[in-house]
Amino acid sequence: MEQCILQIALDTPLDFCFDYRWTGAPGASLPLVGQLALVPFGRREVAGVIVALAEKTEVPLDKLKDVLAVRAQLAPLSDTWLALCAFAADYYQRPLGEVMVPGLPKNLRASKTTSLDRALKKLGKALPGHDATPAAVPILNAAQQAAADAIADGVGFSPSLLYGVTGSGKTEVYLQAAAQLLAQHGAQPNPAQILILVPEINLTPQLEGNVRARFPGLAVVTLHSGLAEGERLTHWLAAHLGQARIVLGTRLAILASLPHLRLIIIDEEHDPSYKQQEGLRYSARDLAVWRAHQLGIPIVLGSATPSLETWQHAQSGRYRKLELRERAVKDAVLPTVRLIDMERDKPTEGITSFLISALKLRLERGEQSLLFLNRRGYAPVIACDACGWISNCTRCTAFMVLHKPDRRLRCHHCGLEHRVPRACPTCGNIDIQPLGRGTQRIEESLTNIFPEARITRIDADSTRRKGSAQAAFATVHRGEIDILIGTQMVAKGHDFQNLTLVGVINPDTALFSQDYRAGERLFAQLMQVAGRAGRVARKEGGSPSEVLIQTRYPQHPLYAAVMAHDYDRFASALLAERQQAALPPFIYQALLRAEAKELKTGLDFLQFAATCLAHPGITINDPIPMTMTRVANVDRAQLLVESASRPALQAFLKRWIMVLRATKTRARWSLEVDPVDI
DNA sequence: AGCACGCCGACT
DNA sequence: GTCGGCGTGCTC
Repeated sequence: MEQCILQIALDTPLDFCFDYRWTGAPGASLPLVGQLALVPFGRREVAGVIVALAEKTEVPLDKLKDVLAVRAQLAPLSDTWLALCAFAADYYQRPLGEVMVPGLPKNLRASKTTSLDRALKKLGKALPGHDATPAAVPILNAAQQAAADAIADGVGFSPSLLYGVTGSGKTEVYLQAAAQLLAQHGAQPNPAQILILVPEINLTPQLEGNVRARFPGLAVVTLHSGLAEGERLTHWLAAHLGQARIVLGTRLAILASLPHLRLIIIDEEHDPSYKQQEGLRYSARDLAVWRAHQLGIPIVLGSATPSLETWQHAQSGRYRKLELRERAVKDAVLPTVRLIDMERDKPTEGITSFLISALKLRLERGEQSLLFLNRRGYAPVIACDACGWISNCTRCTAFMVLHKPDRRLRCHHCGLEHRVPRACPTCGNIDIQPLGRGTQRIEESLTNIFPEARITRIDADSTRRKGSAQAAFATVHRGEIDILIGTQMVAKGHDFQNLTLVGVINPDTALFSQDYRAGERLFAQLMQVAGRAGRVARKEGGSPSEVLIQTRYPQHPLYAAVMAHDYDRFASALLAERQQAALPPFIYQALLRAEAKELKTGLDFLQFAATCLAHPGITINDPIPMTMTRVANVDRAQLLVESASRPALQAFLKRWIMVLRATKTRARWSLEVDPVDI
């Protein structure tokens, strides 16, 4: 009888692996590291990854259980994949199993093996190849060609920032670099794989089509949270088996098994959706860079408004900066950006007269307009003039937002909702007023101003149903809409051919935010939404597309930079500020959060955490309640830890978290490394 | 995290 | 008299 001990990583918060006994028939081959195993765990059966084989164990024999099954039909996960997970677990201070297991398709982890066997059989026959009509390969301009060559010719780990405004043809550079690389490494037995990460796959639907059309006959698969379990499994397996040559995915795809990965592309690398905001709070962009380094392969980070982290690396020469200065689309020009001073042109119903005339002009010309407002609902709060009552959420430190079409008040943080009261709940006054404006109210105003215009709104509320966002975008593309109103959902991805006006309703709040990254994000968002208009040049004789920003602070340097389309100067100024203020990317941060029914419970825990360990080279700030203290009846507080040295911070966190795990508290707490929302 | 066991309030 | 609230403890 063959027998051994398997050390298995399981998805549990416990920060160690679990030992199991494996017994095979005489002569049976031993399990391999990287294979999946099904094991009994408490009262449950769970799947884990075999991370080591051992001859003996510290675990008392009466506790040791037998492995139920090893998924021997599946090729083991590679050492490099295991090392990637080990790095992520270590860096983000999470258990190994929590990194490895949840990203594996559910059907792979199931106790029944039917889905797996079926999928393997399907993949064994033929690849999910495709017969897309091959697309013509566009001719690159000089800068594009130089960039594509530089990427594909990169030797070893060669990170590049592909920096170019919307319409400068970044996608074309990705595709040609990919084509060159596939040609170089296309030979059997290990044809190259390429990973392309995008922020949100549903918002870039045309990219998948473009990729397929450009690589006919090659297996292209997607990996994102919207896949059905069956698809998820076949796509993941195709990647794992090396059959998928191009994997197009969202952040979760960075943890996919890609044995022959030769190039990583991160589109819109600055996008906040690359940061996972729950569970394992990883940055897919940072892990991608690590992975490229580990494998010694090129990686491209593309953006018109790079994150300051990436920009800093490009400035210092750690990343090569590949710049696309011209717009690749023929005759394209950047949109003209203008500010509307709301102090001088007082808005009625939230819209200034200047913006109204601009909309009117577009309606007359039969062109489309887009109004951007990052606030959904009708009004962010309703209030009573008589007694001062406001629509606070009873469970959160937040207002209940008025949603007029369904006559309801809704909390956007805990989901609480109820009917709009007829009268003030405290004084009975009938006259309760909505304050401020959201997309619904702007839509209503516009309908009053332009009764004949075809107006539609795209935001999280109007697109609840699956596929309704796609349908709404399609009506805009078909020219059935004159004015589109939307939140940041409309800022990404879509190119509207006949759109010549973008109005930004009220972006000022981000100028004075507590969050030092708010300016950076606003700049990126404005550039991105401006790009919706600037895609196509106005017909001959026409003026270029226009972006009109309503603001009370027309002197603000951020707007000056937006008007000049000058990210360079803006980023340099921000970097200088960050350096001066000792903020990232010049220092490194971690955030300890605590939440409990009572605020004091959390603060006490954080206070203990702040003092429980010596910390040379580490700055521990005071514990503070979060700005939005209460969410869903839970009070939250946080403690920011900083250091000028990443290794020093890492070493401290490692010791710190061990002490914290051993601490008895009623607070629920979590540690986030490199937090983005502070 | 799950999932049990384990003691105290409002209900078929 | 039971269903179920969440406190506490364990998972190879």
